Amino acid sequence: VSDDAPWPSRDQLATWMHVAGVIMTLPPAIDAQLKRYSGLSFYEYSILDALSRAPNRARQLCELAQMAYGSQSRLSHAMKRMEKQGWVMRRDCAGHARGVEAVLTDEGHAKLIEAAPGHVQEVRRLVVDALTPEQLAQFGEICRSLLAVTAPNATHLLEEGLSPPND
Amino acid sequence: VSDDAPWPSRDQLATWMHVAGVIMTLPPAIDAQLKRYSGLSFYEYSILDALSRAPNRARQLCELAQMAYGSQSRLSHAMKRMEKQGWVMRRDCAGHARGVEAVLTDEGHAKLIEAAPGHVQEVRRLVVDALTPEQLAQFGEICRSLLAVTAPNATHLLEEGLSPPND
DNA sequence: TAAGATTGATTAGTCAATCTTA
DNA sequence: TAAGATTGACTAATCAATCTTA
Repeated sequence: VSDDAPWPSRDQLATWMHVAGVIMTLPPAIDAQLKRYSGLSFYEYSILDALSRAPNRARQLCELAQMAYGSQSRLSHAMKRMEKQGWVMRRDCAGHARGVEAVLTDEGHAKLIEAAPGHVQEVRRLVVDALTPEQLAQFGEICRSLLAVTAPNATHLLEEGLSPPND
Repeated sequence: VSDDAPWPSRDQLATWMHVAGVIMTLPPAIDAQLKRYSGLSFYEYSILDALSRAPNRARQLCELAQMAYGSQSRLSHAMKRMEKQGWVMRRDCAGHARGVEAVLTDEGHAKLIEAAPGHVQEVRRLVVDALTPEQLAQFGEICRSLLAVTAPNATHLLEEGLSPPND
């Protein structure tokens, strides 16, 4: 342990233990609800959701991969599975380039509509209702700061992902 | 969408998008550093760390599984791998019961000592330094509240896990 | 009968290598 | 040459079933 890398204080350690607990347990909890009632992983749900908010329900893969916070390889594997389910399609990117677009099908949209209420309810139960309104607002700001470090490229795509879904 | 399950407001949605981003990116970032420099997953690191803080560097498996926030099955698979590396041993639980204890070996302890500085530095970079001291304190409290919902059984074990390591 | 632990099968994610096209 | 995308091999996690012993 050198001087330029001070060991964490007991308070910092306690904080990190709690943070670690949350990042170890919250994703599995979210996944479990989706898997159980809709047969979707949270990652797959995120794909469907991101597409439903996109113009024409289509996005280029490399962009979609960033919005879902995963690698291109991961997206490619997931697309294969989801295409087999009939939830998405792939087609050459309209305008230009060597790109490929993912498109949400009607079946995919129906799947999302079916899964959304239960998922939203679970997020409310696990996060929104577990915190005071003030804490919830703080949590949003904290995560915004963390994302600037862990996913700097995705930041500007996030507000785009907040568009209302195209019903 | 029924009345008893109101749709999230735009603010709540934005908050959740940021939270989701963090839980999708922070664990892989932590894992990547450990994997790259020490060949450990964060889960395996947590096992070694929990054992190093235990009396006699030993803990019963079912207890250890909770402290590492994973299922018994997951721990059992991990123990097999880590035993093969010589980092841990299994032995029948001393006092009573049909339990099995995990014990940290000297090699496992050395592995932990080797991995710790880089891991701690990464946690500081990704979390501690990314937030103001006030935010960090808020984050700890927020995660404490969330854990009460996502891992109610682990709460009382957490303070035990804060014991200083037995060097 | 149930807690504690293990096992094997299935599935998903990562990593490195490859392919295609501007 | 590099961005965008895909592939296959390897590794790890989940889930259900099983085993053991109080």
